[in-house]
Amino acid sequence: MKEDHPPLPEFDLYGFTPYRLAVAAKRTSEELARQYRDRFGISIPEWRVLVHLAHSGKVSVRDIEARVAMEKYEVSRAAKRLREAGLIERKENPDDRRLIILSLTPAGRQMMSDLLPMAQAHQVELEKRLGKAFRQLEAGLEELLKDPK
Amino acid sequence: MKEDHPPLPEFDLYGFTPYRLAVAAKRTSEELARQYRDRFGISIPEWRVLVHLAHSGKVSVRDIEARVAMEKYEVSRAAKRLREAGLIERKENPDDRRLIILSLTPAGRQMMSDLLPMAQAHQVELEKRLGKAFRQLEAGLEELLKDPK
DNA sequence: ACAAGATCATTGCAATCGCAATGAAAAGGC
DNA sequence: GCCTTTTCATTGCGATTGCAATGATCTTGT
Repeated sequence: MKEDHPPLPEFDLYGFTPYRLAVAAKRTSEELARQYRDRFGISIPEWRVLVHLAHSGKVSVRDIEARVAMEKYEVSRAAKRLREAGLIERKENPDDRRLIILSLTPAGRQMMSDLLPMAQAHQVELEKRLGKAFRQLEAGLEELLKDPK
Repeated sequence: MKEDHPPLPEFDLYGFTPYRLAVAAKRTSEELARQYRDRFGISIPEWRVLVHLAHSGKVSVRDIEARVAMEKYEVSRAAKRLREAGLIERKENPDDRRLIILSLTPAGRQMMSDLLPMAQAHQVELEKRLGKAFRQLEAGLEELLKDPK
């Protein structure tokens, strides 16, 4: 009753870089994401939009899509939820009425003034924990993220 | 009409390691994932289950969950789809009837014998493209993934 | 000036996801 | 032995996602 198969090619998932990166990404974002979900009720896509607005002031969906590695429908829906939560507002761009202008409301700014230091602290702690491996990781990521393709 | 706000804390999303890892993970898995989605109709969770089965033979949902960074409901649902596609099969474990035994069917083995070399080639190309940055990346990931927390 | 094409944002719909609850079986306490 | 607790796998349900389609506006070519 023993089954006998031609052997499959060797392949080690734990050494597969896309897998390792996915696990690493999940690990590093998980804890912080849980914090801002529990305390502020926002998701990762929403967080990205907020950070971009905090940094860049008034921008369109298109701007965010281009710079924050999100599809535009993700941005659109995140923005919708944030608008409903009163954290951002949208206006039409009078120069090009296809575009919208998203910006933080005072409530949104207030929230970000709490949230950004939390994120910053998380980053500092991560760097501390990794020690010199952090710089190696960054060097690798730099090269990987360099060219668009 | 100029608005004047207290400045928000400085924070650069593009330098935020969890964000960078998420983008890197997406980039590196995207192309391959599209290939095996288009050609074989399987998703990333399904791929992970298949790889684990190709490597480990007969295992339970619990085994996979523990080793492949998936929640058990993901494994369970991925396994369900794979079963419906005829790629894996499940049996009861007679020693512990809570457990199930998942294994590849001949069709599943056949598919993996095509898929694994594709993944392997992808890995080789990635290493080549990154050059010495690859080893730095790996050193960083190694440290990051080391301890469970 | 106007038609054809491109760009921007949103949305319908089906598939997938995450959480919590369930059911079924085994292990542990006394 | 029996009752409680733990472990394993699945599933109901609401939320989220991805894709493709839509509507609105602008740009381009002639």
